[in-house]
Amino acid sequence: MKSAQNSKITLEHVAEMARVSRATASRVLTANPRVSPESRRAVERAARKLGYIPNHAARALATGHSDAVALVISEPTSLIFGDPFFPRLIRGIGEVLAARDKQLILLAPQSGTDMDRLERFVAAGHSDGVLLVSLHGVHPLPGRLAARGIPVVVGGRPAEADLFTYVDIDNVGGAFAAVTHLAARGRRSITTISGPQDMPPGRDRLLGYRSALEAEGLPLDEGAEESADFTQEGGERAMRRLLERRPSLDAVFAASDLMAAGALRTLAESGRRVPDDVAVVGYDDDPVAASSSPPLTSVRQPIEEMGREMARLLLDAMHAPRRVILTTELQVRLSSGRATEAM
Amino acid sequence: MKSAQNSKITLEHVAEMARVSRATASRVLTANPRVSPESRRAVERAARKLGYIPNHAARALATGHSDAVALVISEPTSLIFGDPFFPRLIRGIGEVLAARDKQLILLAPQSGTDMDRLERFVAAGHSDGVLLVSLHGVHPLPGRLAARGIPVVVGGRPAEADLFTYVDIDNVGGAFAAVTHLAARGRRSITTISGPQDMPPGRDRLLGYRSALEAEGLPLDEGAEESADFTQEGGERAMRRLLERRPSLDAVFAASDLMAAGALRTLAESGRRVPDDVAVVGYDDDPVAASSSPPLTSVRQPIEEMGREMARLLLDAMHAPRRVILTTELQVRLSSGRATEAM
DNA sequence: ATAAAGTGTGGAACCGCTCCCATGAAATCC
DNA sequence: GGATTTCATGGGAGCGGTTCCACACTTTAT
Repeated sequence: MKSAQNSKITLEHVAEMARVSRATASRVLTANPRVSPESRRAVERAARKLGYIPNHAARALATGHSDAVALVISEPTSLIFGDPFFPRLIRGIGEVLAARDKQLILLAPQSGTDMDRLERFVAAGHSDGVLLVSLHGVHPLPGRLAARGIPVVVGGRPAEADLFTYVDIDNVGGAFAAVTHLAARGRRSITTISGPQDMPPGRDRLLGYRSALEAEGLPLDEGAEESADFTQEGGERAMRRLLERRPSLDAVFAASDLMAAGALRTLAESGRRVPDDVAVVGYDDDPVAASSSPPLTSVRQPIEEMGREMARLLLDAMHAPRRVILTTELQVRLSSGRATEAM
Repeated sequence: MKSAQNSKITLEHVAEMARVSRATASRVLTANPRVSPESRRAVERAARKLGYIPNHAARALATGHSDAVALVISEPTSLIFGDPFFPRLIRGIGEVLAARDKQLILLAPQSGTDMDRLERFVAAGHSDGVLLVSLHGVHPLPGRLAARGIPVVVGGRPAEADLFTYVDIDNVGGAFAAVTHLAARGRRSITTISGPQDMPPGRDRLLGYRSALEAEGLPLDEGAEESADFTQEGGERAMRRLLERRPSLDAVFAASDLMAAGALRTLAESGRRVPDDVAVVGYDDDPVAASSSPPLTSVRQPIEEMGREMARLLLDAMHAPRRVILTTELQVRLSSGRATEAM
């Protein structure tokens, strides 16, 4: 019944056509140097002519590896597809992997069942290594994979940092730069809308805020700190509370652009002008940052680079746990002050 | 050097522990009925005890199939991750596939090179079938895959419709319902912002608009039609042109919510009240629809169901080309008229 | 009772590839 | 010039499953 169309061209056929043994043909296709130029050419011609494509399963079985890498995003699909973080990350990872001829497999476990399925998937040999992002809290997965001897690289500092190889972006430094920028523009009452304090990025950005104030000789003030959940609504509410407590504030550093956007709304409602009365700096350099009004000064994270670095790390995953910390870049726009203002 | 950790547990080990042959052990694990209850239990126990996980490559090599299905989205990653269409589609596909224990592999070819890579990937046996969405124009891929004997199901009617198995959503019907709804609310000068006319959905929604007018006995009027590119800005401009040509219009049907949102902006600028002066209906039931002001009446597409149907179709892909057309549903909100108005 | 059909099982071939090892020819050495 | 090394090559043994086939043993029909 089945269309015997181009019924499977195997290495055997190629070898036959090239008048060499299967072993020699295999050497040519695996770039083994011990082949005479004639044989090489003959095999290459035959392979091209027949449209030969090596059978993945057979190769994987013989070599013991699949030449594929899994990217595991443990986040609800709806979130994955809303956040510009992931396309950037994937682009970075994809670049490096493509150059090394590895296949990227995207996995988004949604449930505990999916997690188990995932472990079997990897253990069954589908992928040679795993890239893990947006882990929440202490997660069993990286440990279990590691126990099976499967290389894992985590994106973003995990809770048990010293156990795993990971790549992180310098959240403290990013926040520090943002707040220093505000201080340099002459702001003296700099408040912050921090992220959730049970997430490393949330904590680190608050730390960066504080140490920048200290470095600038500005007083630390608990009343100038308000935390929210990275959403716009959360930002609006937090800004309202800050205005109540510190009506004379002249700057806000928000730990995400969404929260910054919320802050902008609240500020507008309360009649404050941005940046004349209050300067605002966000975080992430989300597309919303450039299109908000006024355009938002923001901390840009090297997410593509993080992807690249994760992929690189995984590829030479035989090494002992390593870590890489990347630095951010401040995107200055109108929201933090007039362009003519002194730097 | 390599950690010989739990050095690969094979079927051989399981068989040994269960005191049966490898053949019998295999029968148990492939749900072959010709096994005695005792053997079955013994094998199951041994497998569990050893934490046995079948090697994928070996199984694929022996059976000739991989139990995986590729979803190919030929769209820039940035677009994929912006559009709520894809998570919904993936959810639908995932449901059906998970129930049948198939693995979903996401592929997003970005270039011609990627396309070639993709073909090799599938031909190499990584996946048993391909789901294809957002094809633009006449695309060589489905044909080439089909020529290799690989089952393909296309999402959205392809240009060469009768060659492939596909699932589509009834764009004509959706537009028809939207326009009928407007007419039922007493609107008489119903204009439309149509999508690009080189895309089937763009064309079909315009057709639906026209046939609804006809059905309602309203005159067709070329001046009441303006096409745009599915974006908000395009919608704004198109609305402006419509207002110039037909200042007395009392309704607009936009072929996407983004364009409808643009139309709302232009209408507000021109001082028209929605829905009192002009009723508006969009398409897609995008999240922006519910949060725009006023909330947008829109055509909701059964995207999850489309995913499910695509997966089902692929799974029994031995059949002759088939097609399935799904119907839409009108989401009535404020933009198309007061709730108290007569239906 | 004897033949026929049905059951559970193990041996072994096979899927398509890689790679170790033995072999013979050519190149290098003393 | 003979011994040794180098090199390309083919044979063949796996990799870890599935499945055909033959076999011994029951069960059922005649």
